[in-house]
Amino acid sequence: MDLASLNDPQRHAVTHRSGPLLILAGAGSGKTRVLTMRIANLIHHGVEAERILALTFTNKAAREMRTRLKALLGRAPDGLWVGTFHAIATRMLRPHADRLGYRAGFTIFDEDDSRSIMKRALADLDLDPKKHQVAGLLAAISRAKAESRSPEDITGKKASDRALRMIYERYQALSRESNGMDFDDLLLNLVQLLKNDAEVLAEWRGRFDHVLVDEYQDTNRVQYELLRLLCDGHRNLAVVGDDDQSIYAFRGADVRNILDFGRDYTDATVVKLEQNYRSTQAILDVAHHVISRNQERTDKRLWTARGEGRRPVLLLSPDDEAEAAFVGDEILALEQSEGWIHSDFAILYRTNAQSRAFEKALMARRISYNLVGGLRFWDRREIKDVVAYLRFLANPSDAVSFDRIANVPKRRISERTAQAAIAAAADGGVSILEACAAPAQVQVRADAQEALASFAAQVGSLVADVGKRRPHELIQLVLRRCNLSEHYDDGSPAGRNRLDNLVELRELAQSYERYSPAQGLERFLTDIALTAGADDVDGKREQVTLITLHMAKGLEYPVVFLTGLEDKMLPHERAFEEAGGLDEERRLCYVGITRAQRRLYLTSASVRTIFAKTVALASSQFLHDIPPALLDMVELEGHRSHGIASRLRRGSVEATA
DNA sequence: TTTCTGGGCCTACAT
DNA sequence: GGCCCAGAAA
Repeated sequence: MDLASLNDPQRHAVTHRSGPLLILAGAGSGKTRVLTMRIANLIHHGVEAERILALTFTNKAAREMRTRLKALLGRAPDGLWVGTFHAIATRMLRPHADRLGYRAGFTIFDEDDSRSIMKRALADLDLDPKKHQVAGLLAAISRAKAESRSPEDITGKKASDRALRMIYERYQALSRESNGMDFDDLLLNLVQLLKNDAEVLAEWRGRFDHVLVDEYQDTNRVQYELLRLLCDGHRNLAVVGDDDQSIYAFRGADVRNILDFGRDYTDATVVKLEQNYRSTQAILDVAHHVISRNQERTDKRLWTARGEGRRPVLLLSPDDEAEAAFVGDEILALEQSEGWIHSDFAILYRTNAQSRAFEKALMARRISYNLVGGLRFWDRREIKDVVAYLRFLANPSDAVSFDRIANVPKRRISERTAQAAIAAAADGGVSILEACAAPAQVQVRADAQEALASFAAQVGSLVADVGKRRPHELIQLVLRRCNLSEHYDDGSPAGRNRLDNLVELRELAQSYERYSPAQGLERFLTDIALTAGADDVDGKREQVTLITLHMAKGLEYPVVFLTGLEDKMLPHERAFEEAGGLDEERRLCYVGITRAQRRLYLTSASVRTIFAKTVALASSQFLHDIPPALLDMVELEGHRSHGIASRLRRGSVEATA
């Protein structure tokens, strides 16, 4: 291993032997390299691979770590535990599901599933399921779980707190009844198991000698507790992160975890990685002026040996359409004059809705693009249907999946009948499949009972195949037995497309089996459930990337357009209401800027179409923090200055009234 | 039971 | 500007 290729702080982080270690890794400072070399170094010094645990937030990061380790070690790092928090937690939980009141083969619910459970919980409690309520309640429960709080920990006396507690309880009861856990449950249940079960705690605490965590600034309370539970024996915890890139507070991430690491572990070694290997100095200077306005941050400043580079461009345009047109034209111009290609460019924005204008502009110019984070493959209706079949086969108590497939294809099973079957199963203490097979107990008309029985006959016959067949064969069986191909193919191009997707699903299962041959249906379903949108972002050939700021974290592009720099867009309107909201938006802006390698464009519009209505916007307050001398300004005709342009022309950044 | 349509309402970011 | 839902119609 080539330790000489590292700079001093990097080498320090890699060779640190034992005890708590905090690596403050600025954007583009080579943290993945440090992390993987650190693991390789441990192995070199005799630590067994299977006694090392590395935790990430995305499968992509885990995969990359594995690949790089393989290159470093000259062989696959067999036995090493690398994975996302959720995947590792699932792996630790599965063998002990019974101790938590779940059965092996429990389903992992996605957000859609959670919504449908919430609706059922509200119906049970005779509450009005107004849509915003559902989303709000789910967010509140998710937040509670991220903070490691059970229903009984919601102790507020306000009516809203009492309601939340009741709904949270009901939601959990229904999930358990379906033998399923949502994303938050995976972590919370594991932590509670470790806290309450000395035997299991001893098992896992003795399992690893070294634990490493990537993106530590994104950890929440439960993840923090999990790390303490696992590491309090040996204290060999190495975390890598950047407080300046903490942008997931909305899902419970707590920057305090990284800011207070030194307080939690008073003997911690702290290493700062400040040399940047990605961007030009001109870009880093802009980034610095934006982020340094935040009060609560560790003190660091990125520098590069790459040279000054071109001054970033600030575009002031009249509206979102002109903004997008400028970006499209600029891409063509740069390709023409400087030889860049499509895949060198990324267009970054705060909200997914902003992608539309860019899609139009790029399409008009025949520039092909890759829209990241649109409708995922796994979110397509036909895919979710077939996956629901598989889930129901693996877990015939799964009410969410049953509800989804009961009448797909049409079996004359109404929503009311389906709910009655679910209720009968719960009352009788049997699985839903069993309830359908013996429908006399289900409180519906005779013809509906018959429909349930024939559903049970059709689906039940497949259950026997679960242990014997591989996932792709099961998919094929489901498609054939239930005539799903006919059901989806209505002769339209859209129908054709759905069939293609189903074929793709089967092929995907096949290649999965080739990749991990020993794994059965259960593991296949787990991996599907824990696959995130960010996992399949890759530089698609010859396409411009359209991506949100959140999804762009960790990525880099030669030319970056950071768009929608207006107050209420970035920073987002909602951020003004929450404590710390503006700091978080500023970090988001910082993340965007630091994605750029060679060229950076900051763009804003004075008028934007939101919800089909035209709204006037002031330029982003973040722009006011950048000294004008650092930027080249382009002001399009029709731009109505709300302050920034004239200030820039005067060369003053003081006035922010 | 299934399909169609109009109106309400939102939408931040996402493992 | 699109999604979801309620209510009507077949």
